[in-house]
Amino acid sequence: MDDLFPETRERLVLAPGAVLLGGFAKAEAPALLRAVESVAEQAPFRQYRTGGGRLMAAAMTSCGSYGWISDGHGYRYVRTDPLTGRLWPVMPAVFSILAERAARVAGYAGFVPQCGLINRYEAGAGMGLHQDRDERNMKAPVVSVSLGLSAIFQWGGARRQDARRNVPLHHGDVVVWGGSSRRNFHGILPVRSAPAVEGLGCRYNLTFRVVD
DNA sequence: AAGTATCT
DNA sequence: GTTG
Repeated sequence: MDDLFPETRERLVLAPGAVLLGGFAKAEAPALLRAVESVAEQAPFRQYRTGGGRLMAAAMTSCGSYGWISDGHGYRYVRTDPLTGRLWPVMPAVFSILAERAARVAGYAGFVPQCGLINRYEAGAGMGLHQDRDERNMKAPVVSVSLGLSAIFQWGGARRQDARRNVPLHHGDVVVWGGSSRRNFHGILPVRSAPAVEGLGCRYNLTFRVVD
């Protein structure tokens, strides 16, 4: 429960292989948001169900050569959007360039994301503690970009019962995790409603992954 | 009690 | 093995 203050957030190592880059994407934020809109026009936000059949609180869409979905076959990556029947929108260059830069700064050179998953959290929405393990490729890191409303990121360990650290994520923050922390548990506490940030009344989280 | 699937 |  150690909250971190802005002045300590420049570059914070969360675990071996995991780092928070405070404000890393702030300059590109307006362009990233325009790209989010463009993706959403081609592949609308929708809510999937959890393994237990409950509606997930966050609305999602994807871009790139793979998109993440949840359906009767489980959580998986597919090449076409089940909602439109078309390929996922091309990943905007501003996404892939930022993701590559962030990964490189975090120690993962040569990161070429195959999936850009966009999660939209309205006030009250969160995501329970989980591992990212639907990717066949576990060598590449996960790159996560926060935009809009702030949220508390729960950063855990390799086991569900491991201690968690509450890390506030703000507009423009980037978290990269890979190596021995690639499968660490993590989640997002319900987003608290707050005044819009740079005109945004919700939180977007962009996560970039190599799938295979 | 609940819509998964699965890995070295 | 997990979630509410």
